Amino acid sequence: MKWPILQAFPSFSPRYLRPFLRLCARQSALTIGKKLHALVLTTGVYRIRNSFLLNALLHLYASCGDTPAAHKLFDEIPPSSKDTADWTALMSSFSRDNMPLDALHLFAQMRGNSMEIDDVVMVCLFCACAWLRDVGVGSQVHGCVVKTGFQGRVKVCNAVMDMYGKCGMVGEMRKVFGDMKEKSVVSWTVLLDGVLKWEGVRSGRVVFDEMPERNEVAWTIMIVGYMGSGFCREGFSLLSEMMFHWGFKLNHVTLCSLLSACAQSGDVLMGGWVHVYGLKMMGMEMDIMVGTALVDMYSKCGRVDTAVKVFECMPRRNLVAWNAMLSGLAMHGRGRVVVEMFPRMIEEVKPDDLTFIAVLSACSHSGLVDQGSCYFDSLESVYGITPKIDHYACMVDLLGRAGRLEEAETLIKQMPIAPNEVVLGSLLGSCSAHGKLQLGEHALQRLIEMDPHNTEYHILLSNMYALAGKRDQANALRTVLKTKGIRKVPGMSSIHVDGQVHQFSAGDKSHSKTQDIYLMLDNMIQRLRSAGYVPNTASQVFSGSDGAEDNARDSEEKEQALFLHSEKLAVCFGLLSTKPGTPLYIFKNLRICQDCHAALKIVSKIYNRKVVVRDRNRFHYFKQGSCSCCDFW
DNA sequence: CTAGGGTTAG
Repeated sequence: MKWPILQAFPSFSPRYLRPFLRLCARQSALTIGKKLHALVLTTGVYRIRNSFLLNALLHLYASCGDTPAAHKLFDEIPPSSKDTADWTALMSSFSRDNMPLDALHLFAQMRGNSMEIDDVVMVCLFCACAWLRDVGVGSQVHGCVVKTGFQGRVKVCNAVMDMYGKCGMVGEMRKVFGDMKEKSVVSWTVLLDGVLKWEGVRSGRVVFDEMPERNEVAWTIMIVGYMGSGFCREGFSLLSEMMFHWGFKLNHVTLCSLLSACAQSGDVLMGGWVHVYGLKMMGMEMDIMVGTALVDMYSKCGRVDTAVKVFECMPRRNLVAWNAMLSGLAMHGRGRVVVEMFPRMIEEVKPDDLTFIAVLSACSHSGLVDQGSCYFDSLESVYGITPKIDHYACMVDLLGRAGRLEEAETLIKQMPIAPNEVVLGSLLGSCSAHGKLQLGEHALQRLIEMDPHNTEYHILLSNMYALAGKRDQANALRTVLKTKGIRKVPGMSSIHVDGQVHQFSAGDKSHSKTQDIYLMLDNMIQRLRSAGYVPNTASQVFSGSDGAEDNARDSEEKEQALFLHSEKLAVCFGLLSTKPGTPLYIFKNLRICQDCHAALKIVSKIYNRKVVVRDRNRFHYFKQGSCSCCDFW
């Protein structure tokens, strides 16, 4: 027994142990709680009956988030010694652990056992429905609330609102809010969150301004809302107001929320500011969660080396932290580093399925085919992880990129799970890159069955036909596309300059500096051409032609369309508005196209700039005429 | 002489 406080225990009787367990539950002190549990089992078994010790342990595990342990204890306690609070504890544990169906099932059992249903149970129930994103069940339950008379309780109504908000039914949410006689800050905050999510940042701001009272949660939600819509400057000024005018401090959760918003919007300026604040407030004692959020933020903002520094400075690292670091390195194409770090990781923590998605995609992005296959083979045998669809997708990607398409196809055939869009889409992409028409056609057929409205696949294949000189088939596909109507996600690129986000779509003329940007663009294309750039029209989606034949005018149109790609506009703006030599960081919602990739390589050389592009899949570092992905993406 | 369970930022 290493614990003096336990040695000093006057007696192991429930009378003394119970309050102690309660304290552990309140403080989430699971480690000490487990020791007490062991103590109960080893020394006091004969005294457990009717002592409420098991109930206290149930609450301990439930409030510490150890759902399996809570469930086990719940089953061990005889039904006659369980009351509503015990049932609720397990229910909320299920809800928080993203097991909403188990929570609903438990509720049904509660009713079957004629347990008393009070307002707290109802709150838990709506929480589970919110997680389920199932309005059907939710509104049914809402009907029950009205009947049973819980509609007067503020907290129950808050939970109902939250459910409607999470399910996207803003109208219902607003109605519940409007009908409430009493409203708390939480009611307003739930409303704010729902409105921001579904009606946008402007309507959200209206709610925020109407709030009679705001706590730090409301402020955080509003700031994150701004950041999520690209209004980084507004977010930052609101953060300063919150802290310097209203005197709010940032806690762990606030820090994590803000950092995740910075990661998403690519705002390293605010991210760095939050980092400094965290260091000042907590020094090196920043907890694992904040440390992990920092690693994630720096990685996603293109500063993977800073992410590594933060990671190495963390006093402790858990699985989540390791996963964040490895997937950060993976998206930067640092496959070798991932492979080097992995052995260190398994000395500290047990890897899970997410770890291997990071490791396999790192191998894929870096062309480490043999390494990747080796990890994949050891997944089940060494680490006891059943490969999921995403792992197969990584492998298909890995083999496909390397041109080993037959092996990729065999793997798909041998999979115990039916291939999904990611798997087949990756196969099609590789077929397109390596000109394997037949296999590509086959993959496309299956993809169309899965998602008839997605036209991206048609475009890939029609480009393949065109490249292979099969004009008839290419034209046939164009016709299909035309009749379906091209419903492509518009490509967007953004760039941060002076703390402000500038967003561009293809051919965008809405920016205040549009004239300068287009002058710069003409100039840039000229300089690119004289440096050997040839527009890659094959990678361009057909613009307007009927497909009769590609005349000169048509191909010129295609070239023009290429020049107007959003990332080119963003680069021009960046070149114009930053000092020579400043690296440019560009964020794109889709994958970067072949032509822009080739163009940016030359840009990095002739303008002597480092250009960093975050696309949907990974990062590209253009420097002195080459890209970190080695044209392997 | 029974505590214990619940809603908003992740």
